[in-house]
Amino acid sequence: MKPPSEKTAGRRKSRPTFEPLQPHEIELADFFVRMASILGVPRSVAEIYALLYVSPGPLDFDQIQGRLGISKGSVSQGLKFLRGHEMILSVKEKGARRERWQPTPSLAASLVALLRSQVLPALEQAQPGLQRVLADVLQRGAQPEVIERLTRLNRWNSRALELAPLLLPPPGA
Amino acid sequence: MKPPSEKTAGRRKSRPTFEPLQPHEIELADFFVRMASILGVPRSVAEIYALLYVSPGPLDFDQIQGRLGISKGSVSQGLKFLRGHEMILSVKEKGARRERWQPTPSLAASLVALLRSQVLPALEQAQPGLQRVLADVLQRGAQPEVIERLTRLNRWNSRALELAPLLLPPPGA
DNA sequence: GCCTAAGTTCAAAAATTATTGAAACATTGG
DNA sequence: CCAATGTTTCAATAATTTTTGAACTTAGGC
Repeated sequence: MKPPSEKTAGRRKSRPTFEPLQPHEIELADFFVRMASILGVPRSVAEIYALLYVSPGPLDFDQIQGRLGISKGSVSQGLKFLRGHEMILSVKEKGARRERWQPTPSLAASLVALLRSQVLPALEQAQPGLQRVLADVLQRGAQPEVIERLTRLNRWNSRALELAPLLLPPPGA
Repeated sequence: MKPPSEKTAGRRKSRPTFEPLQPHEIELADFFVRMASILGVPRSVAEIYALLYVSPGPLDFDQIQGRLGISKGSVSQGLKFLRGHEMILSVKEKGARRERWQPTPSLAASLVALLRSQVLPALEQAQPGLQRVLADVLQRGAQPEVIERLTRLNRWNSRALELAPLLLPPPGA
């Protein structure tokens, strides 16, 4: 609302300066950072998301970099990550050069997608291995206890894989 | 079954040597390590759990250290972590000096406990902050869009906190 | 077709996190 | 109570992950 009273008049080209984060923005960013770190999502990515989340409208690359005070590289990679997980979408107005970003409507959907992308590949990759382990253990006549455990683990894994597709097409909010 | 043909006869006190992990054990460990890393649980901890999981009976400190080939410190910390999250329990036979460890019956329960312990504190800690952010944003007459987002976030947080206790007392298998 | 703004890449530096091992501490059988 | 065994602690080191920034690529406008 009130741009830092600074004459940009006359100098069309100087890159604008950006306000550092406001207290309430920092607070929200902290929350997202904390949650994200549980899933191993890096700080900078969470910060970008948080900033977009509290911002009244879509922000462009430079605004993000400026307000967060992080490097171009980080912004680029962060946006790539968020894009890849469909957590943000771009709103390039026609005739405009730069893209502007805002969070996807449903945070819930975003989270599910994120989880899926982390857990599913691991489950899939594990499937044959787990079966091999079970077979192996059966063959060497292990304790019933161990066989039981591994059987259950296999069942879980299969069931999780069956269930996964149900989470794939989340009805948009 | 066949201890590495090495005369321990005569020297009662030499610490026994331990077999390195077998292929099927490695496979299972890899699986657990992968899954654990999603939640930021360190490799050594996942390896310990995996080893206990495939072992026919409880293992003691030295067996764990020996077979995994990791340091005492790591074993101690790993066991502490697993104990703390009730993922393993000790089966010290009376009259025995050392504790022996085995996985808790329900892996599912263990996972829930683990998640809880990571997520809940974050949610709790965030509660007041989030409310403050919302109030803040309301006061400065933000876009309806933003208000909507933050309101939903608050609702989520509260609901999660309400639901949490239901996961707390899992009837001990 | 050039030129420039916009964005990406990636090797090196910084920051963070995990592991080690030696010393301190704890427990218990004698 | 002592000595020996078993476990924890924690500062130092190693490994891993994240961030940076300068060089490079891409896409528009003219």
